[in-house]
Amino acid sequence: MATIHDVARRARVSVMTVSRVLNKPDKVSAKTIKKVKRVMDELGYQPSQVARSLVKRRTNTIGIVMPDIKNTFFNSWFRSVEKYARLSGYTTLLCNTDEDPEDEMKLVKTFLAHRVDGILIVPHSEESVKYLMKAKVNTVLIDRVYEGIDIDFVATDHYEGAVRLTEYLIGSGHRKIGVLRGPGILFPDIERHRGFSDAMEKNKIEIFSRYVHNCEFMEDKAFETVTQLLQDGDPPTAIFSFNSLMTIGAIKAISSLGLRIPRDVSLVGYDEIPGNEIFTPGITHIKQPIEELGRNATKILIARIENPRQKLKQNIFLKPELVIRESCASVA
Amino acid sequence: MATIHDVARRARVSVMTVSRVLNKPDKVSAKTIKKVKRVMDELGYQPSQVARSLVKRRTNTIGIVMPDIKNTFFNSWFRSVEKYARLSGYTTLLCNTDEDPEDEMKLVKTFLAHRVDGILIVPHSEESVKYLMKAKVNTVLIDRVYEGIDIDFVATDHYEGAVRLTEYLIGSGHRKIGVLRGPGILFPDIERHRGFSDAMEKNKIEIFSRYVHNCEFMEDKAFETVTQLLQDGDPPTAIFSFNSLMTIGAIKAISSLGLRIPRDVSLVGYDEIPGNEIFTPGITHIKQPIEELGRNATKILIARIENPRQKLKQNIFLKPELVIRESCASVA
DNA sequence: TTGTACGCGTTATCAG
DNA sequence: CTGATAACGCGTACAA
Repeated sequence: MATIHDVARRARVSVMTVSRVLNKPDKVSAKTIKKVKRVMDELGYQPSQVARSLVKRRTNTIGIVMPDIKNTFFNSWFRSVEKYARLSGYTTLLCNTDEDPEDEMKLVKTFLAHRVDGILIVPHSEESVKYLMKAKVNTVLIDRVYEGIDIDFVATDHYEGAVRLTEYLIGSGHRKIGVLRGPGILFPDIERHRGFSDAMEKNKIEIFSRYVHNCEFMEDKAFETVTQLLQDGDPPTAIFSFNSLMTIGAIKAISSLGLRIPRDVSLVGYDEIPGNEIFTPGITHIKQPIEELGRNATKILIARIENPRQKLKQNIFLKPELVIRESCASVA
Repeated sequence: MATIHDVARRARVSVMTVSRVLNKPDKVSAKTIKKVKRVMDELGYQPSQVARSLVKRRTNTIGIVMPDIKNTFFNSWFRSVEKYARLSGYTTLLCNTDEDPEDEMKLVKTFLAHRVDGILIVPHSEESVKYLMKAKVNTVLIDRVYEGIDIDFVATDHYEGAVRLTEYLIGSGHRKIGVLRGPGILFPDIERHRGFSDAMEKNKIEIFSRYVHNCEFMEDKAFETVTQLLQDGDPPTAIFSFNSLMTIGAIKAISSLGLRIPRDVSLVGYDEIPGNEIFTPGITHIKQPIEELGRNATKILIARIENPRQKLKQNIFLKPELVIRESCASVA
């Protein structure tokens, strides 16, 4: 690939002039610009970002660490991030962790080695977040945040979403509510559970611990749990799932028992499952403002990259939306 | 961020020794290695890939250009690519084109500016492919390939998939088959249509042009078309959709007319629609070997990067799989 | 086993 | 408006 020297030689100007044509065209005569540009075209010249990065100490790249690109929620989010990043002149490095903390740590280090200007991360382990803070890298946390930590983050208000979904169930007359939750380590899980509990207490409804299960956010665990729950003597009349994978597991379990939603049991959950708009019954769910989540995160990160002295960290909670479909029955 | 000089100074060795600890540890005494490594840890030192890239003329990055990360087919594919790339020590730059040829061209140029070692592209325009060939960049085309062009590619055998799906319909007694296709520009579209036509001819079944429609691979166009088709005097008994978006459009149209699959009309299509495993009826479809598509493409690209003199290009067609579900009825 | 000098492709600085 | 020179952080060749 042609270098700036090739261009300079062929255009019979100095290397500096070529550089200026690219970066400070107003300091170069129109005639020279034209001549140089023609040569650049002839040679298919592209200025080397790597050389440029070395001297400018900026790579114009953003590293993105996420747990699973196959998850609809995350890939939609990435799509919006990539769009805004590109509009601002940044290219995105993307890696999957598959929820593996070791991979996550390695990836973070790889990104630092590539000298990305900033990192957007949907973290799994607190360790990598701490590492990033210590290394003083521009970082924005997404979705899974740690409160009381001095770092930018953008997330949905998981607590409020859970409250609204729970109150919706209660409003439909449900008292016995099964909960499919995670292990209680990640922020969204904790917050959603807190929202559920508070809503139940506020309405003076007893929470039975036998209805609340840790399904690790996984489809097969949810399948087992729901199969159990519904075969027990006193089954819940409604099930609240904390993510879309577990919702799918629940649907499969219900259907394999020969039961129907919402006739035999109601089902609501966090996030929309794929295909929800085509099939019946549509599942009532909490919709997170994904596009906004991406736009805000990118904007905050780029602002910090371009203005590093700004000390105050931004902590943004976006409002979730309750989308009512046909998966919840009224009970007496 | 600490540089190799900082490490050298603090460890009281020369810069070269530090470099060797990283790249040729066998040429350094165990004691020195230990000392240097400790300092690297203390400083959180990560060798600069950008400086390293400049001298090695290799960035250890792969650029990926794809039309839409939200499409299940593409994001599953990316997931597999990223995995294999990472295992081989490469980091991925990912950008979305949203099927915009101008964006695609810009992205390709951006990647070249970043001096990626190679490019994986699901191309929309032939222009960007030609540009890459002229620039002699290591490139592997995915899914949408141009035959008779001297470049590596990996794709599914679209022709055979269409033949099998069509023969399956014919075997179930269908004669009047509606086809939702694209504009006839992209390779998969052309090949699938050729497969459909050949299968019909081979079985001596007349193809009615009023049953074959260009829906631009878009959901809403498919919706309109299917609505029309089924309201006409002599509607098809089965519909063959060329991608999952159009399949979704067809499902919505059928359901909005109050009809049922497969009782009133059969529906089959290329690629699995999201949620297909949970809902009834499952749609009979052609499944592409996505994981293999990613693994092969990545392997070929990396082989070419690491062994550029290999002249012969690899053109790989993978076999698709027919997945039979419940969306196709037998007719007399 | 360890160190010195140079170059990778670009921009900043200073001089003309 | 244009050009010469140094520097960015690292690896290679050669020397010690």
